[in-house]
Amino acid sequence: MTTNGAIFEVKMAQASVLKKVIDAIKDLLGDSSWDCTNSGMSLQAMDSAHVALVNVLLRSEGFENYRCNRNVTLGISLGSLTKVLKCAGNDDELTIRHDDKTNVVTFGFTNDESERYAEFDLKLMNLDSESLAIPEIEYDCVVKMPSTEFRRVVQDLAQFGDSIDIVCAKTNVLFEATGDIGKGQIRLSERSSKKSDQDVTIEMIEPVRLTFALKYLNMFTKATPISDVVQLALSNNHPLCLEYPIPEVGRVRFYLAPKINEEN
Amino acid sequence: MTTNGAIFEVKMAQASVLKKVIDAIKDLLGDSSWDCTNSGMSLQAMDSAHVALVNVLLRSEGFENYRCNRNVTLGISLGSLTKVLKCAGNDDELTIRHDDKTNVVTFGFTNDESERYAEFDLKLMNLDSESLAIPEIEYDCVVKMPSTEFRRVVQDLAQFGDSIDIVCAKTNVLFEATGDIGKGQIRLSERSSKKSDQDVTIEMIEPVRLTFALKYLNMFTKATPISDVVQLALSNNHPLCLEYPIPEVGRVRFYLAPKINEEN
DNA sequence: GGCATTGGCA
DNA sequence: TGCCAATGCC
Repeated sequence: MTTNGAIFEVKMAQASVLKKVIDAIKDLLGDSSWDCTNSGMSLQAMDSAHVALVNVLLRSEGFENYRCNRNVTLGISLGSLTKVLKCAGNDDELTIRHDDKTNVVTFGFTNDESERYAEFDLKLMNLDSESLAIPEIEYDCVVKMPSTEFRRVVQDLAQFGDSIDIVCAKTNVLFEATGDIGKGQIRLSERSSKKSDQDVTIEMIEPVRLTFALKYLNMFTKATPISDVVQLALSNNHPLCLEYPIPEVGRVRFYLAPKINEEN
Repeated sequence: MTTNGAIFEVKMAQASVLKKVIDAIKDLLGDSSWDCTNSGMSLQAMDSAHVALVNVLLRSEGFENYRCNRNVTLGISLGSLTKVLKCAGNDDELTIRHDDKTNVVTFGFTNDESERYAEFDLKLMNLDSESLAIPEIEYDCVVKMPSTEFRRVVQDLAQFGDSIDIVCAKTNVLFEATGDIGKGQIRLSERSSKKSDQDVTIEMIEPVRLTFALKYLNMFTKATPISDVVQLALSNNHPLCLEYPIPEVGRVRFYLAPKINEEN
């Protein structure tokens, strides 16, 4: 448990935050390559089928303590990390530590009263880091809505087909799926209330109409527990960017290229 | 979403009512043929094994709005309808619409604040409509009891055998099942209290003793959520008529022919 | 806040 | 297929 020589040592107040993040991405990615710098930890990778892209950012300010003496990349199996995180109590504090003289990363869990300390060393993996620069474009439509409601839309329409059409206009967004048994349409209109996490807001520059594979959107909604709200950023002929803010800490983003509609 | 040309358009205040009805019958029937007239929607069909008969009536007065310009029969897959109804919120209003220039029926769900509108088109099926006239006979015994209590009787006795004997006398009714492990008997007597939905009442003209397959009764009790009370109408050598009233709206009836007891 | 039901996981 | 967790309803 010595910390001497550790070039990376951070403490997260709630292990459950990382738990939710890993739950959200482990079905898409087998392994993870975390870039650790002074400003935070981030991950970016294509899913195993090279269709979707996952981007996670955990800002250093979101941690209780954050120290990173030298930039380092930690290659971690998400399967192993999931096992480790299962050993954390929900309110446990989480310490992540790495000493570059070793090839392990250490996860430590402490509960509030520090009566229990659990520590797990995971072997690091050497992963090909595909550095994928994603241009931050201005999207034609940006929709914010409750994350559970988005999951609901995706799950409901998955009953009707493999693809979902998203048609966004100034004040409402239409989700549509067609299949053998019939057609399903769900229309949401802008709304606001006292509980702002229940709002639906739309910022539109240009209307969009895009088609996506429901299978992937469904996997993305595994991130629902991370945040009450989700943001869909859409542009014609561009990948969707689905963002779940990690409160106080950062975000998880999923990118998915639209299907090219045969009838277009 | 135009309603022009719709020859059938009705609005039900609670989608959950139809949900419960469909849940109650979908295990017995694969498809459903709904006769829609000015006075309501009704369905009548044998189960796939041609042993039991299901009859549903939804009276027009039970709807918020009801318009049926011309009698029409809607052939609907209950599997598909179940999928559609999964997409309804519990308190959603339900609109059912059909235009006879199309071969679809449209189910629309609106929540209270109408910020979300979901609409599903189901393809209609061409079903052989077996019109089965059921004579309304006067039954020898009519038993009313709490629906949950009837379900309990059926489930409890199903532990002991495949068949249930129902023996009804003037003031009490006996349910009995015999099997390898032994015999189970449950006797209910007439009773009444302030909460009349907890009453057991018996109207007897003639005592009856009948045997039924528990497997079917068990399936019928899927209708328990529809109503607090259930009515058993029994006559010697006649099918049982099990009726779950749909409050304010109509009823679901199940008919089941008695087993002929070998020892009789 | 507790209970029941449902969906996910083993 | 059975158990457990999470969610939605009362």
